[in-house]
Amino acid sequence: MVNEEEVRAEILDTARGLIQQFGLQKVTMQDIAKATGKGKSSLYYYFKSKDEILDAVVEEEMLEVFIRCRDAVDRETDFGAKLKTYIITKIKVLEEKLARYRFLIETDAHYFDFSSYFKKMRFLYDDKEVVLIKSIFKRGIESGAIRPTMVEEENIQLLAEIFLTAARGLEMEIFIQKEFKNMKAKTDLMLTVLLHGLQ
Amino acid sequence: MVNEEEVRAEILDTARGLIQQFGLQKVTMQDIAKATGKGKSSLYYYFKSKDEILDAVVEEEMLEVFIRCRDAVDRETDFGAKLKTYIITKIKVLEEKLARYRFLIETDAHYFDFSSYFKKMRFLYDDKEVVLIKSIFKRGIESGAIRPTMVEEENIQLLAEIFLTAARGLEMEIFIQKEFKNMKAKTDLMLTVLLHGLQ
DNA sequence: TTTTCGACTAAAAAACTATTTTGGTCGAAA
DNA sequence: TTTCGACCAAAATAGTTTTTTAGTCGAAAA
Repeated sequence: MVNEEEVRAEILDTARGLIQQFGLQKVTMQDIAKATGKGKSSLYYYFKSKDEILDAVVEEEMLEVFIRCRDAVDRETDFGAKLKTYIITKIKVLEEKLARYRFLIETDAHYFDFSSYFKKMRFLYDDKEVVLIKSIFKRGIESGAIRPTMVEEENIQLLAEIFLTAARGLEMEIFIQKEFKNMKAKTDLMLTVLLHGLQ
Repeated sequence: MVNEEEVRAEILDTARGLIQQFGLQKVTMQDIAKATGKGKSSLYYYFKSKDEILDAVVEEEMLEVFIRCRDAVDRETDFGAKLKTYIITKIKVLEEKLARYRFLIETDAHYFDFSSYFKKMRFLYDDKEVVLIKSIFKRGIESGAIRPTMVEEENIQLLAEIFLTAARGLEMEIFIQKEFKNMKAKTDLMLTVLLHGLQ
């Protein structure tokens, strides 16, 4: 009981390292056990299945993306700067992750099973993201960056969703092609239009 | 030479039907030959490989999406209405296609190979789309719907790309989840903000 | 000349079997 | 409370044979 959480974290860290090296489906419970210096059965004391470990690792990665975006946004004070920082930071962090996993995403494409895995993971933090963006917009209204008449209370939810939808369009382009060159200019103009449109 | 194009079109139509029934990878040249009432070898008189047939079928589908969007846009006169119609029509047509191919996208997910196939096909008509949207924006400037100072000539390209990026964010949401309910409201608000932002 | 097709081949897919690996359980031990 | 070896059914893998498939070619229709 002293360090159950620590052991869990250690197992997840080990699993994450192995996954980055060999790929999601290539890592076995034996591998993880050996790498943690434990017996295979011991892993089942902390996790009730292999999938639970794998999902936890992916979830940790998604959480880190969210946390880093939230922290970056918190560091900004200006309304527009917050929105811009959110997009830029998310793209930057996603690119980091992508670089680390790229080879196995390409090779394990079959196993990775986009349509189902993407759906599950991509929207894991969807709600949290909406809440974060909504809070930014609310502050924007208070600070006068948005004309209150432009957006009623009920529309803030929709507005936040739209912002995220457009941002995901950008992220997707990063994901399938990789030209980061236009991204900066696109992001700037997108925000310019948005901010002006809310005035 | 009399009807080479007709025969090609007939083969492609037959292939498309078979693909919709059985899936991309399940259709053989024999199947296509039998369904067209020709010998298998004859197909190679019109197409130099199976891939050429498959690619042509997919390209035809993509072309139809583009054509129907373009025609729908042409039918509108108002600047904002053109943009809205573009998004709505594209989503509607994509949903039609999706319904027709959904079962085989789900079952053949492995073969379908998103990352590569999507990349190739998704952006086949990217340039044409940009040209179309640019022409709408240019007319918008002429008609006064857009303040000319807001968008310089060189920025129209970027603006069109941004519009398409955001629109693809919407399309993607349709693709992975299927709630069409919010889509209408989202599209409306997105266009409201955009149009107001360009004034 | 233009178009069709049967016969053919090399390569790939499928089917089948035997073998090994893997995820997961359980009871005992530390 | 935590660890682990022994164990099992299911799944993955490897290896082999058989079948199917994409594509070629030359001859024969049209």
